[in-house]
Amino acid sequence: MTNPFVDKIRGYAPLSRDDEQLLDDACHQSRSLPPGHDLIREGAPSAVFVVLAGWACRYKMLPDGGRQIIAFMMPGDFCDLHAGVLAEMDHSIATLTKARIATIPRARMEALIDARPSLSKAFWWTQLVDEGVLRATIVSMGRRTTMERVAHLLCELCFRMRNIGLTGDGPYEMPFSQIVLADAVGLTPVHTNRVVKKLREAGALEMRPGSVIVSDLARLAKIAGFDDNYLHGRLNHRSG
Amino acid sequence: MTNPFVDKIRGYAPLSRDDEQLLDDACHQSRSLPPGHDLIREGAPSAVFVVLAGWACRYKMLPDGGRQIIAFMMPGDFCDLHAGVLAEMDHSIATLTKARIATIPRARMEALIDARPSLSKAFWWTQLVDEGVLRATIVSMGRRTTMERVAHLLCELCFRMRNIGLTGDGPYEMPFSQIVLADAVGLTPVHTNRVVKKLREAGALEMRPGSVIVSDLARLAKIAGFDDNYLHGRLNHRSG
DNA sequence: CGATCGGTTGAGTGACGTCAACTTTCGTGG
DNA sequence: CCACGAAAGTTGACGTCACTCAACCGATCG
Repeated sequence: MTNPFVDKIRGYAPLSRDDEQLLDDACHQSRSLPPGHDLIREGAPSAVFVVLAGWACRYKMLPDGGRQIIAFMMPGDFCDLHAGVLAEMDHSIATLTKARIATIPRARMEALIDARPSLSKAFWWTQLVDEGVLRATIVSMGRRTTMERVAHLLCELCFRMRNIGLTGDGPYEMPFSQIVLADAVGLTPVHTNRVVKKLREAGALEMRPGSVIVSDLARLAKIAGFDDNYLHGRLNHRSG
Repeated sequence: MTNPFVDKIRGYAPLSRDDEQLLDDACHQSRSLPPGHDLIREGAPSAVFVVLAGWACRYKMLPDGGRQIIAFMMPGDFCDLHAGVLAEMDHSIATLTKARIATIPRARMEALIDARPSLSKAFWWTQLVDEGVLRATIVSMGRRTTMERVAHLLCELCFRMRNIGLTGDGPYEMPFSQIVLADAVGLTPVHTNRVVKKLREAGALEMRPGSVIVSDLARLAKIAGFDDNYLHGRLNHRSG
């Protein structure tokens, strides 16, 4: 019964048996959802969503119908310590694949934070890491070529997958379409396709309808100029 | 002797006299710095920087010499709860104008957080707001036209200036060059200049060498499609 | 008074978006 | 088992937007 949420938090702070139990219990109310399901303004009016299995993303729709994906979420990631704290939600969250999502009522989360300083700090740190990811995204969008940009995003996702043990060192399969990829890198699907084609010809990727497969991460990282330090993969206090 | 840092934190949590005193004391060690001065890896090996006066920014240099500005900082903003926490700094921080910067040793910050839950929460919340700003930046870079993008950034800065009482409703003068602006929106200085020209012709801006002046914020906001909700301007518990 | 830095403008190029057609895959129902 | 339709992917032609290169202007500062 391994809970990816607990695993993630354990990566940021030594947890007592009690702490782990509390975290795991908090996830007991979970649902299985289809791809493309919107989470926000759902269930309890202000709750924290935790991805237990599958993929999700934060995104924003624009008046002209365009969509920008702001961040990807994979098992262990949690959606929001905000919703409750800050009045309005300026973006949405949706599943990208079939996913299992836990909903933790805001009050329960508050209680956890107040009762357990170690958890509170761990949450805080995950937040800092997320912020680092957002900063890296901004750099990519502002100053990298489209090829570097796509490669950089895929690299990041590969490293994150590996960090949480979703995959080994083997090929990394990401279960989303080129359209999703396009929405994330800020390009049109057509042009994204052309970039992906070049990456494939460079031997870094393979494709299957509905998923991207990174077959040669080292090559991809070289193309992207990728440096994983900002992900702070695993901090040093992994307690045994 | 009003301290913008204290003012900002007070915006996020009711502070006792004691709290305010603690915060203010923490800023007592401050320096005046010239424009373009790099802060990171400076002073104490891991410290928190607080902007007391002037402007600063986070930025990242790329191998090809390009620079991406990731975030602007104005009085009251603080630079880093990270530096110490997460091992490596993946970007830099620099002054944009002559600025007064306080340096709070990491240990002292830790002590404050541990001793005062109310401060801890307030810090956390400022972090959430900062994250919202980063998300908005990503949306701009990915899906807005260059004109909207420049306008959106300037709008954001105007609102933030007003929120902290840096200016009234009057014209908003931002003391940086078009080059800085270009580094922030991810365009070349030349093209930024052309965009700025159009905004000027639209009657939203004026320019002076070394600064941008927003003379008609409403017009600019309309061009940008700007909605300030993500800034969470002032939360509701401003204690008297 | 010259040097430097920011700003301004023009001409030419390349990258990315748009539009449109066509293919492949997959799921569904006859 | 096959037929169909929907959704993803692929490719080409073409237009526009943003970059590059280059020249020049205007302030400010030593």
